[in-house]
Amino acid sequence: MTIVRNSEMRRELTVGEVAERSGVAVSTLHFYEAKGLIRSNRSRGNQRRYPRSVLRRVAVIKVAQRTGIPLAEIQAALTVLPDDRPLTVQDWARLSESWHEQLNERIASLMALRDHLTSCIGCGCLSLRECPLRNPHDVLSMEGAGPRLMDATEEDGQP
Amino acid sequence: MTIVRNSEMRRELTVGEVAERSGVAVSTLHFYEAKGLIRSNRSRGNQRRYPRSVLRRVAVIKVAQRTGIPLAEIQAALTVLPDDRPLTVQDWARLSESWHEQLNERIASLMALRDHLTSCIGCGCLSLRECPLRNPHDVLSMEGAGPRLMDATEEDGQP
DNA sequence: ATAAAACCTCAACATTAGTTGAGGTCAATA
DNA sequence: TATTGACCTCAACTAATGTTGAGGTTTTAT
Repeated sequence: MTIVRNSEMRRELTVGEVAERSGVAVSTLHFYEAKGLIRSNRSRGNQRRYPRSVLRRVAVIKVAQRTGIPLAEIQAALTVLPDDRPLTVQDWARLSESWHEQLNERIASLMALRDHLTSCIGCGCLSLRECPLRNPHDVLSMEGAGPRLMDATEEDGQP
Repeated sequence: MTIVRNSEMRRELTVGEVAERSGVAVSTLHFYEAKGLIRSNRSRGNQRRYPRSVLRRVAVIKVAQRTGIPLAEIQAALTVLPDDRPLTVQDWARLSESWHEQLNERIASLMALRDHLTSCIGCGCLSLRECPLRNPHDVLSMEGAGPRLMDATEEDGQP
C-alpha cells in the first residue's frame, strides 16, 4: 500500500482538466454529456468529476468524428459499452472494426468520384442521364464506365 | 432555318423544369440563387427563367459537394466563370483539377486515418501524446509511426 | 374566362455540432 | 475569511444546408 499525496491520489478530474488534457472545450464536454456521449459524477457542490477513462472516451469520439461518423451514431456505438470503466482492447477493436468498414466505404466512394472527375475532365460531360458523375449510385456501380458523349439535345446549354 | 414549334424553341426553363431535370428541389434552386451559385432571368410576371446552361452548373455544384467542398467555396470557384454561357471544357478542366487535388487530400487523410485505426486496434492506445490517431497533423506527418505503448501514468483510465 | 397548377416572397423551422453569455455557486489560496 | 478562478444552468446564438408554410400572383389548359 503506497501512501500518495492528495494531488496524486485524486482519481477524478474536473471538467477543466479533462478539457485541457483531451483538447476539447469545456462547453463541448457539457454538450457531449447532454447528448449522452459521456457521463460525470458530481461533487458535493454539483461540479462534474470524471474518471480518467473519460479521456479515452473523448479520444474515441474525436477519432470517430474524423472518419465522418455523426455524433448520434457514435453515441449509439458507445452506449453498448459501460461508461464507468476504461475501454478494453476488445471494446476498442469492436468499435474500430465497424468504423473501419464505414471509413473504407467512404474512401472507396471518394476514390470513385475522383477517378470519374479525372476521366470527365477531358469530356466535360456531366449529362444527367449519361455521365457516371451525376448519379451517386452510378459512382459505385458503374466503375467500368468511361466518359460518354453528352446528349446534345438535352441540357448541354449550347445554343 | 428550321421552323420549330413553341415547345421546342423555348430556350429557357422554368424552375420546376430545372428541378426535375437536375434532381434538386425547387426550394434548393431558390436557395442556390440566394447564395449566388446560380442566376435566373425573370419573366414579365417575375418568374424565374433559366438558360439551359444552368443544368450543367447545378451538376457541377452537386459533384463538387460530393467531394466535400462547402457551398461557399463552390460559389467562389464558380464566380470566376461567366454564368450566362455554358461551361466550356476548359472551364470544367480548371474547376475539376482544383477539386481533384482537394479530393486527393481528403482521400489521403482518410486512408491515413484508416491505417492508423487498423494498427491501433491491436494496441488500444489512443494516448493523446503518443498515439498518431490523436493528432490530425500526425496522421499525415507521422505516416511511418506504428502504434506506441501508452504512457500509463497519464490518461489510460486504468486504476 | 376561369380554374388548376405552378410560381413568387418572406419568415420560420430543422439538423448538426457546437459557442457565448448572464446570473449565480463552489473551491482553493493568501 | 475573503477573494479569485473555476464551475454551474439555461437560453440564446452561430454556421451550413436546406425545407416548410402562409399569403398572394402568374401561367396554362379547358
